[in-house]
Amino acid sequence: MSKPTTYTQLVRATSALMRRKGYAGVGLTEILTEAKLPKGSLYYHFPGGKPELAAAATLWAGDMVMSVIDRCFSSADSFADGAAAICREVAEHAIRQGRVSACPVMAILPAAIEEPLLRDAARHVYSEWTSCAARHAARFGVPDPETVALDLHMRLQGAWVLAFADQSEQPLLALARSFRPGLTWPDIETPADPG
Amino acid sequence: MSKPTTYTQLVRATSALMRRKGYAGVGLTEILTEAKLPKGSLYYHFPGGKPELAAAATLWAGDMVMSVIDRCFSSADSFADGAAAICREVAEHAIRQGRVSACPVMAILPAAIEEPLLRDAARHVYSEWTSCAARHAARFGVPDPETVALDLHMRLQGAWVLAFADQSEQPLLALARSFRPGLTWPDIETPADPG
DNA sequence: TGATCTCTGGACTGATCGGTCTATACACGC
DNA sequence: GCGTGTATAGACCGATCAGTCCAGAGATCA
Repeated sequence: MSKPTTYTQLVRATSALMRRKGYAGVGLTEILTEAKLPKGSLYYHFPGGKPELAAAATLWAGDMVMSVIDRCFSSADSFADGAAAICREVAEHAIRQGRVSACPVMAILPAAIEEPLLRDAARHVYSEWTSCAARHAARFGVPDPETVALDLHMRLQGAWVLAFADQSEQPLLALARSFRPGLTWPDIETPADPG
Repeated sequence: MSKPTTYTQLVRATSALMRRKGYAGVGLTEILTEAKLPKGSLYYHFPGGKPELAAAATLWAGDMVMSVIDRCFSSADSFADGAAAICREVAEHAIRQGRVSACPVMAILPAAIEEPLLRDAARHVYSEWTSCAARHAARFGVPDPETVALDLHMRLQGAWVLAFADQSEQPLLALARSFRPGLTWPDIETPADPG
């Protein structure tokens, strides 16, 4: 394990803190204390200040989650299997950390409404997650893969919010259980449209 | 329409602002400007300061949503029908407002982790929503009403987050469409347990 | 050895934060 | 009138905020 660069250190500390306290709930001083770095380093690597730093942290953490999604689906036997694995991985990560941190995108959402840099980062990460899930859904032969991927995204997001609120991994595990293998969301599979 | 009391005015302004910018993203000055009230009034009605005010706002807004849930289910023909109506109501409210505000509980979640008053408010509101949905699920004869209610809560929460992120009511309407009448979540209805 | 560039270290600033305090406006009973 | 309780009004406070600035450490050239 080589010593992480200043840039990486800043991004990691920012992501970790903001996922606990939100964008506005974390001060730069707190981030710099956590990262054991002075203010000069921050504004050297992120001339755009807090918004730029938060955007980088969101993209970085979003990528981590994305790789979890991809890996879970890649080693799954079915789409439902992969979906359940994702929920369990998020839950297990929370258990390892000893706390449930928020979804990295959700953590910066209120600030993202007004800050273009953050808004773009949030949209980019969300669309990557959904399109990755849709790609795997198509690979598994799931009908209407985009709709199913979006539904998975909604459920995971909701379970993550409830888990964060309760500081318990149970909602995530409950969601994982609801994706029983072999099932492919019969309630979304579009039947002959009555319209 | 009688003139709202100072207390109500404060709670309303706080809820509206925090649902847009989050707990830490809103200053007391901003709330007081919006409510056209001086600081003295705030600390007279809420000696506990910002946390107490935010908790009151969360409970107040949570009650509004709760009444929407109850009303939608009460006038629905099936549980799926009621669930879809809830999603549409939230979406329509956003359209009327011209913006998508966050779920009132989600807006204060990061602060709720550290502030007992807010944590209690968040848990109370969430458990009321879920138990209300479960009550109606049982009334409609849905099997395993608690699980189904929790699943609805997760989906709604997730759709709300995505709608907030995109500032578009589409995710909520897409969720509403997925609750087609007559369907009762066949993927959650517990079959003969294999264990 | 000295010039140059990258990056760190941290003092400093004005603005804003949540919160406290006192003065007073107003309605009521006497 | 006077006293009292309720609520408004806003000046004021120390702490903290994001952001600026520059001195200088350290590596890499000549």
